[in-house]
Amino acid sequence: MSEEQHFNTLLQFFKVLGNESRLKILGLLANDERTVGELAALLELREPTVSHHLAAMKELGLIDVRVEGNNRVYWLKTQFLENLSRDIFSQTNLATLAANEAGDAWEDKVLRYYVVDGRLKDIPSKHKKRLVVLQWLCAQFEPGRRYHELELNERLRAYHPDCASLRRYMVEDRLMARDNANMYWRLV
Amino acid sequence: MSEEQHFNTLLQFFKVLGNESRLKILGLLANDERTVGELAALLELREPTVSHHLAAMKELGLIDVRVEGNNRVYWLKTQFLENLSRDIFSQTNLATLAANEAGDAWEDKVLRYYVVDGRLKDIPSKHKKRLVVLQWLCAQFEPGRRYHELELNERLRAYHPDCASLRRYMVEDRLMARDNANMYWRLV
DNA sequence: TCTCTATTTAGAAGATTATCTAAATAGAAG
DNA sequence: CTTCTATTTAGATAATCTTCTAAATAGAGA
Repeated sequence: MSEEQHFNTLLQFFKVLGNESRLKILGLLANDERTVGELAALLELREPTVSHHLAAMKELGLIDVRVEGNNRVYWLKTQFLENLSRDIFSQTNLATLAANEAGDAWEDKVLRYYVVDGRLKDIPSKHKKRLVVLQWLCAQFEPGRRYHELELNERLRAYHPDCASLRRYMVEDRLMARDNANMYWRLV
Repeated sequence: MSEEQHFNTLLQFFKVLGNESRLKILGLLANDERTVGELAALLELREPTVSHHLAAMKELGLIDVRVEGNNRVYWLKTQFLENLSRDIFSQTNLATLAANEAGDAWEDKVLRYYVVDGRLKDIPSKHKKRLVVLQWLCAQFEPGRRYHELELNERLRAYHPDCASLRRYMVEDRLMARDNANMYWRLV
């Protein structure tokens, strides 16, 4: 089962059981199989309402139905529950739930916000965000090449007027290094 | 924990996780603790929305929070999940979910429907319901006393015009017995 | 102290859901 | 064949939920 399918199965499962009437139905069917009419009387709901809930539970695979005369007898597929509880709640399976969301999404968002038309709208004051921006900035320079501070400032000014701060931050975060001759180069 | 509390905990649990955003948050926090802002960026939702979801998850006890400067770092209480999955899905626990609903509720409902102003609105054609009504009817007679068919009919007619059917059904279902002298008496 | 940042609270708009009544259906019973 | 019974389908209404914007709060940094 793909991660996305796993996510959706689980989501549907929680949605179906996250309802008072359906959770009661689950409890009733755990005790004994029941017809629609019996469930309606026990829950004090109308038959169409119960029928509607049963359809949702059946679609999920949680229950099944058997026809007896005019009655439809619904029963709990206990195997389904056992499988889910065993399978679902392990840490490793949980961790995959958000796979699509993780990764570079946040960094991308930060960059989209701060980099407008190839220039920095601002220097983020929060370190975590600033680091993202500085890493992007650093990547604009040639790896291995050495830049004199004057040239570096010139180039940084193309991104933001406060080139001195940018330069200092990049050194501070070990993205760039400098020697005694005021030469700078990329470390990452 | 009382049955009702158990039911409500479980219901809340399913409600909280039966939402796409919250289930994704669960997945993200299963990987790593996160601040509200990070979650908002990852999920592409506004901070207040995420904050709202986190509050629901925290109230349930599924996550907890730690303050770091201006940030609030949320993390998953994995213990909570493990306990739930182990505890909740056993057949015996499930069976107690509907305890409040079971019992006499259905019979009561049937009676409320058929008995109006102390008379029978109808004789149920479905055996299961008819039995409920007949048991109630039978209880209107003195236990131990013997009634002649004529007296019995007379009294039954006070409940429904078709006294003959009522009498036959009660014998058929072994609620009453009769002897060769057309005398009837309660069996239950 | 004053400002800035991350978060929460409040309140409103829009979507989804639960439930109902009325009508359709399919099978059972006469 | 007709009627009755249990259930489902359709459609409407009302409640609940999700999300948003705007404003309040509390702590950090300058």
